[in-house]
Amino acid sequence: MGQALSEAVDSQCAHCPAHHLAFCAKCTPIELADFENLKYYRRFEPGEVIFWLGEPMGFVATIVSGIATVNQTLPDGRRQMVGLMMPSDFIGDPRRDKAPYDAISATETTLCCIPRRAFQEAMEKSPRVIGQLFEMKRNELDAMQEWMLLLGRKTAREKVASLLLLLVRRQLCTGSRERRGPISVAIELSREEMGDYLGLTTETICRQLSSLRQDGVIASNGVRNLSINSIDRLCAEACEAPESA
Amino acid sequence: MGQALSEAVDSQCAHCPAHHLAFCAKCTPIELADFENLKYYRRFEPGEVIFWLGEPMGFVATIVSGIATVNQTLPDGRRQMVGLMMPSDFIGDPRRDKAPYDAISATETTLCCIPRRAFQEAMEKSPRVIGQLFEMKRNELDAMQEWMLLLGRKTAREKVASLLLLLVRRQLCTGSRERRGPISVAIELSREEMGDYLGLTTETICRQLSSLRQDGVIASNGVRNLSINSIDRLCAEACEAPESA
DNA sequence: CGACAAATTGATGGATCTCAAGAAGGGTGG
DNA sequence: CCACCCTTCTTGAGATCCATCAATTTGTCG
Repeated sequence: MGQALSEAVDSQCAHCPAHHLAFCAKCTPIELADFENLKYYRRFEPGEVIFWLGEPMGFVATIVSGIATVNQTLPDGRRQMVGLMMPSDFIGDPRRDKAPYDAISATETTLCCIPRRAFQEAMEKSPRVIGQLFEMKRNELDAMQEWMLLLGRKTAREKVASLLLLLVRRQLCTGSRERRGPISVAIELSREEMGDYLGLTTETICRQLSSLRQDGVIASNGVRNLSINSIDRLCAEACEAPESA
Repeated sequence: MGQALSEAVDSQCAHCPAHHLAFCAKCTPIELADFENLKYYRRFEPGEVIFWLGEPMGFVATIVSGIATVNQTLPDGRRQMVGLMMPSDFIGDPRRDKAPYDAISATETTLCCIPRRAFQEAMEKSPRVIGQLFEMKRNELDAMQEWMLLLGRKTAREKVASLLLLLVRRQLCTGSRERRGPISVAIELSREEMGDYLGLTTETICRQLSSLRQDGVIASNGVRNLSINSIDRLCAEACEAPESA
């Protein structure tokens, strides 16, 4: 309950699981200490809204743990996910005072928040932060290009396989688990969220999952946990190049 | 035919139609002179390839005039446009030695090219260039989010209307023409390119254009030139907010 | 004018959405 | 701990939208 000593607080960023990939990855110790003083943690429940479209955006944030989604909607309610943010990803736009989209916590999520104006000033003084943010935006843009190819040209089955592949790869990166044999994947998105990611309805998601199950590509360990029988097979179904390593 | 004096060359950037929105918009005169010395113009014919996917990328470039498209393809040839680049837009990735996509000239296009390695060095020394590129990437990302909403959730008719609206708006920005009455729009993309932008086939593009024509939303002045009878009507068809100004 | 590419229109089939009902899972209170 | 409820997931039947295949027309460039 008592506030930690500044040395202890300072060490937190270095121990942060998101630090080495986040905007602050290349900061000097001094810059890091500045952010230390500005930052505060916030926790969101599944389904909780982080930003509403058009709402004043008081802070920007790095995801420390959990998953958040960024969504665009049409006036009649049709919704498309346009960002799937994972730990170390950056949410919010330092130069904009109103959120240009909805951001929603998909799982239980912890954010490392920094007041927007303060962040903007700090950012503009630090080429390391700008450089890292630029690099991160570049990666995001690359991912979006593949995502657009998926949305525009892939079939429902290919879309579902692609999303599963994304989730598997993420888990392989994080958990560094054995490649041989069936791989168990925790699906941290609801069927509806999967549909919003892929531009499909929940019913189509279900049907394609059932079909992949019937064809032996995946197996089911409960509704939010699947096993992948063959990654290479899944790659083929997703119309993507097989795993390299 | 003779090479211009360095003063005259130096003045070219300042007179460049793309300058005020391009990466070099905020450069100091000295920085600008550096780029002056590095740059060379290159002209591409309609349909000519600027970069192939995977090809060594020797230069980065700003579009001076014309339109270029950036495309992703699946192994079986299905193609999705993921970038529609207009004058002042930036093509290529300074930090990457191989092109991560195909870039194709859609019209007759003039590029202001700069050798990639030299650009990378210049960029990393100049916060003004990084800042402007960051800003441009941010805008590109915003546009891509709306594009993804279109790809994932809009109907064919809405997609076609949205693309027409994009082209109209672009022309209104550039040409600053009267808002009242029918607006004539030059369509600088083939039906196939429109299909690649929208994730549709050329046949569907044709049918939707015919349908919009029959319903009086647009009229035809030849195959590559349409008039928009009502911008507000077109906005409604595109499922977008009406023109504000 | 003639040849070729691009655009248009028609007919058909298939993929995905919509509407609807039932099953499974998760949480709450008795 | 079990029964109940409510949400989420799953499956089915039918309708709709868009892709495919094919034929014709229009436009462009020698």
